[in-house]
Amino acid sequence: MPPRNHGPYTTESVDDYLKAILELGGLAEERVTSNALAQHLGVRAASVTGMLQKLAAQKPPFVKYEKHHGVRLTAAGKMRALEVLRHHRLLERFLHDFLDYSWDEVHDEAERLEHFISEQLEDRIAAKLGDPETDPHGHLIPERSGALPAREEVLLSKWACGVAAVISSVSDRDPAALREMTRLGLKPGVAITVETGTRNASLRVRIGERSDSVRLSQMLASGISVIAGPNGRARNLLADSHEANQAESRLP
Amino acid sequence: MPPRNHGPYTTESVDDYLKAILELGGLAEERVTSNALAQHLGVRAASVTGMLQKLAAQKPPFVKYEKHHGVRLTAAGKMRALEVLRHHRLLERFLHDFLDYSWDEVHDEAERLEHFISEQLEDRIAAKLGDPETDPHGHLIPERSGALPAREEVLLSKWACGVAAVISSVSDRDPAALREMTRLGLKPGVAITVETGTRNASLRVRIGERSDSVRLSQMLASGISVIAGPNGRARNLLADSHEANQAESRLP
DNA sequence: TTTAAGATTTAGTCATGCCTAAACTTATAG
DNA sequence: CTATAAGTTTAGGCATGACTAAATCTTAAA
Repeated sequence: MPPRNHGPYTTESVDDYLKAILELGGLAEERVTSNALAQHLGVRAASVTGMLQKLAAQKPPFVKYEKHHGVRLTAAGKMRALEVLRHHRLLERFLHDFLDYSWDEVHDEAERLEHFISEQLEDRIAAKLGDPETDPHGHLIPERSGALPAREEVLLSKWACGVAAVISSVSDRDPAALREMTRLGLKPGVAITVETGTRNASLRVRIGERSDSVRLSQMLASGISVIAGPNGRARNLLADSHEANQAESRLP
Repeated sequence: MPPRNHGPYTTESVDDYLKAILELGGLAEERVTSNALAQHLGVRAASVTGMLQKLAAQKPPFVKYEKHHGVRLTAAGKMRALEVLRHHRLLERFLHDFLDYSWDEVHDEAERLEHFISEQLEDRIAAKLGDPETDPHGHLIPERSGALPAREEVLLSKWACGVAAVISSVSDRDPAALREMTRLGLKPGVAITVETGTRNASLRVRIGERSDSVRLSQMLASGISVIAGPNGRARNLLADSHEANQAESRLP
């Protein structure tokens, strides 16, 4: 009987690294540093270096790695990362729509399962859901081909005062924040306008049909991404294109 | 940041070992030898010994282990094994009923996922299914409490000729065999009578409403468990209670 | 331009879970 | 009641993926 652990890397670790590189580097495939990855993954920088070298040594390589200058996903690596991201978001939508999970509960379960569902199960889930475009937090689900449309999202905390906006997605990382958003009626599709706000304190915003306005902590506002509002082609004034890219890059 | 791999055993390996011990030792908790486990798990006997020692050293221990005399599950080990078995069978039923998996496809997917679903997901799936009692192959699903009713199953290959029987469950291990059974109309709940048969060759059986009889290979017959038929309290003549226990023990 | 701070990589260690080979039990046949 | 076969355990390795500590490279400030 041959050894089992001489094969290629098949662990969830690889998935986690690729996903992290995608999340930090964005679709633009910017270079990502070891330190950033270490922080994101909750691992020491030395561990990251080791793994990056292994990922670069794969055939085909998953990343292009230059010492001291970070990594960038190769086509293969990007494809794999997008597959895992598709799994994650499909699972979130499935857990939410079919198994009565609330949107603050789906992330952890999906995070675990995303590594282990087969392509067949992925397809069946997608079919059952009618090939959904977004997860419950509003994030776009990559297609099977790996296609993932770009969207000019901007963090609410960087959106100009007085300009109509619509919530496009919210971060799925903080369950307590998600519950708070539920309480306030903040979810993808809801119109929102910032009335006053500073970068360091809280914002005063008008939500949906509401006639009164509400205080929103900076933290909560940083978990909300918006796009130009329903009243025509309003353009965001504060965010330059770099910031917009940053926001788009912050994949959940 | 503390090391992550100094904690208790949390791998799927442990689950696999416990499940294997339950499957081989049956509910009666007979002792299981290292060799049997090695064969069942597809690993070397030496590897089994190592793991058994670790399982016995856990606190609380999952197994009671005496060298050269095999292992037996402790209460804790049995509970854990039944949990995993519940996951497996619930997942099979779920994949089959909700995601259009055929009964020959469910095993592999469930085998992988059973280790990673949370208690919450287990509960939601069970609720969605209406707390089913069996998986698609007819095997009983343990309750959350760990309760698993005993059932006096006998392999069809050991059932007496001429005595009416009903298929109670079929092995889920061989997809090709399952497809063949589908073709023949063999599934849990179907009445079946052995007309002639030897232990080494094929059986001739009458299936359900059918007026003609069908040849059944010994291999196929060994994957089918039956209980006393619908026409009253027929008692199996060939199988002694030991063999009956063996059949019951052969958990999938 | 030099240098110190910060980021990054190397080197060496550890736990897990598998392997092979060899030693050692237990059981069964002569 | 041995002796040999079968089953089991020990001993020594290896791959993976984490860790720490120390060395090295980059960058930005003096």
